[in-house]
Parts: sequence; C-alpha cells; structure tokens
Amino acid sequence: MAQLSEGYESLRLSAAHADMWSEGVKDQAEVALVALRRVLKATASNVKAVAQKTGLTASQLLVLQVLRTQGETLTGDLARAVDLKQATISILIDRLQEGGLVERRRGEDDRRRVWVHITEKGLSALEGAPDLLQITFRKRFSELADWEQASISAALLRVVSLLDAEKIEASPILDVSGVNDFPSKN
Amino acid sequence: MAQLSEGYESLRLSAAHADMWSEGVKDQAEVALVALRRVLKATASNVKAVAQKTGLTASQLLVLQVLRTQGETLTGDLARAVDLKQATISILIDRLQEGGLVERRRGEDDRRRVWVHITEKGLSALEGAPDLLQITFRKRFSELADWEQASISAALLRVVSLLDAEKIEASPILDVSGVNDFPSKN
DNA sequence: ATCAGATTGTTTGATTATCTATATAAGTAT
DNA sequence: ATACTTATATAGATAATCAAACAATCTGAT
Repeated sequence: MAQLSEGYESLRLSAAHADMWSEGVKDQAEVALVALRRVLKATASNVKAVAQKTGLTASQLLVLQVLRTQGETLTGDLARAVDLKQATISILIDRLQEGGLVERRRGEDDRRRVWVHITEKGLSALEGAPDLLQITFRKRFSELADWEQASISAALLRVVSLLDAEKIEASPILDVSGVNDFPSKN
Repeated sequence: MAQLSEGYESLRLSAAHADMWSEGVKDQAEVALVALRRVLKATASNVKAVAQKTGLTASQLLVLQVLRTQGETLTGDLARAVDLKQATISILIDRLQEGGLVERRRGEDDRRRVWVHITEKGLSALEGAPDLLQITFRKRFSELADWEQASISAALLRVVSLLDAEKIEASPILDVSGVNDFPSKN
C-alpha cells in the first residue's frame, strides 16, 4: 500500500517551467499524462460501479446507453460504437433480449441487417443507475466561469488531436470498459 | 453505419458562447464531455492494440507496466493499482509467472505478503509493445508552446477535480481496460 | 437470369476475466 | 493461548471475448 502511493508522491505536479532535463522533476507532458490517467481511472471505476448497481455487466450497460442515446441501431454499428466484435455483440444482445431490455428487428429493405432498440424495461433499468460521475461533472463544470469552460473544452480537444484521435467517434457514454482494437475492418 | 456518425454530426464543437438553451446547440459541458469520451475511447483502443501485439491480454499488459514502473509490488497493491480484485490478480500473476514474465517472492518480515516483480523476459515483452499513443502524445505535446502545455495540464487537472477524482491515484499506464469498482475495501 | 463476391449477422469452440465466497496462513492484541 | 485482522490463494460460477466457420442476403457484371 505504501508502495503504491509513494510511487506517485515523487511527481511534482506543480513544476510548471522546470528544467525538463533535471533529475527528479517531471516535465509538463508527464503532468498532463498523470492527470489523464487519473481521469481514465476515475471514469472506468465509475462504469463498473454503475453497472453493478443495476445488475448489468459493464458492456451491457454500455450498449444500453448507446441505444438510449442513438435509438435503434444496427448490430454492426453497435459493435463499432463499443469497440467489440460482432460476435461478442451478438451474444451480448442475446442476453439483453432474454432479459427483455432490448429487442431485435429484421431490416425491411435489406433483410441481412438487424436493428436493435431498447425497450421500456431497458430504459427503466438505466434510470436505476444514474451516471453520477457525469452528473457531477456537468454540475461543477456549469459552475465554472465561461472563460474557464472554454479553456477546458479547448484543452480537451487539443488532447484529442495530440492522441491522433480525430477519427475516433465518441461513444455516447463517459467510459470505456470493454473496448477493443482500432476502428479497423469489421 | 450512417446511424452512428449522424448521431454526432449534430454536435457543434465550436459553439463557444452559444445560447445554452437554444435547440440543437450543445453547451460547453457537452463539448467537453464529447472530447473526453474520444480521449477515453482512443486510449482504451490503444491498450487492446498494444496488448494484442505482445500476445498479452490487456490486464496482463497493465500489470506488467505497473511492475516496470513501480518495481517489486505486493499483490494487494497490484490489485488496487489496476482496480481488480485480489482473487483476479492472483490468477493473473499465476499466468504471468507460468510464462516467466514475473516472479513471486515471499515477504521476509511479514511472511503473509507476496512481492511480485517483473523479470528480464517480462521487460523485453514490454519492449515489443511500445505504447505508441503515449509516445505520440509526448512528442506532439513537447512541440507545443510552453503556455499551451501549461494550459492543457491545468485543464486536465481541473477535469480531475471536476470528476472528484482527487483521491484516485493514477495507474502508471495510459489506460484503463480491466478496471473495477471504487477504491473501497479490499 | 445467373453467378461470383461482398456484406451482415449468428453460431461454435476455446480461452480468459472476473466475481463471490471460502480457505489458509501469519501477524496482533487482549 | 484465543480471538481478531490481514494477505493471498483456491474453488466454482458466470460472462467476455475472440477467431473461424456458417448462413442469409444483396450487388453487380456478364
């Protein structure tokens, strides 16, 4: 336990214009990365917690949230949205359907396609698990001064570009948990 | 496919001082959240990709990176660091040990404790999987002007506080993939 | 019309993750 | 000593997840 915290105690989060080559002082990139990691960890923890509250798994929660946000969605798009293989989504949807949380509908024009939509029961399952992290974020963010809001948004967008994540669409959820490879083939 | 992208097309990422109550225009919080989600998705995708390159699973990769950064670590601290249950870590370490990537060492003063450390083989396994995302980030970040670096770091730290993530230590990896509930009990 | 190839989903078989609950072992304190 | 407490490990169960094979359907070129 000591082990863990000590490891990070050595990070100087305030070393704004420090000599980047001196020993023992992290550069700004490190400061940013540490902050980023904390954000990532916080959000990931959050999903698991929310999922558990509803008795859903993280992936199931994720899928339901996508469906709530986007409405009826093709299974393939769902797979892309949560970064899972179609095979995985297929089984995941099976389970959700068994529980009556979603329904499948065969495409009319193109009968290969399968549309998935969330049911009333699915919606109420989500009601039972408010995403407190996101709610907290919104609330506190809204209390910030305009200029600061703009500054944070800009910085985040900058980070997106630094990560070369331009082409990555956002999942409609403040999370990541069962995620996969790049938006490659399937 | 169309379904997915259309959903986000409606977001006006540039509506900086727009009327927050008018229809069809997202407020700044939404802008920030969308950016955040993209960051999360990008990083999550990254781990999976890196893991796959080495033949490791995401969790295994995560653990190895923790061990490389922190050196010898107690299994319990490891569990906390990657937000998994001790039981899960135990099995995970079993596998890594079978592959010769880590070793266990019984504590000397307190013989209940088990220290885990990465082996040479483990280190070279990591060499084979450079975290390109992180490398890219560092490189591009370092090319930014000082003031912008500071601005981004500050904004990220602000986000951490908005998420109430103060108490959450950063994992030494730019990722989250197998993560669990809050830093509660065990 | 027909047939090759592409797309979209599902199924199968296997591995791994992960949890809860329980067991084991070793410290600590009364 | 006896009863807690802490640190790991094990067992049993469920679910995630993938790759590969399969099935159904559509498209386009002949």
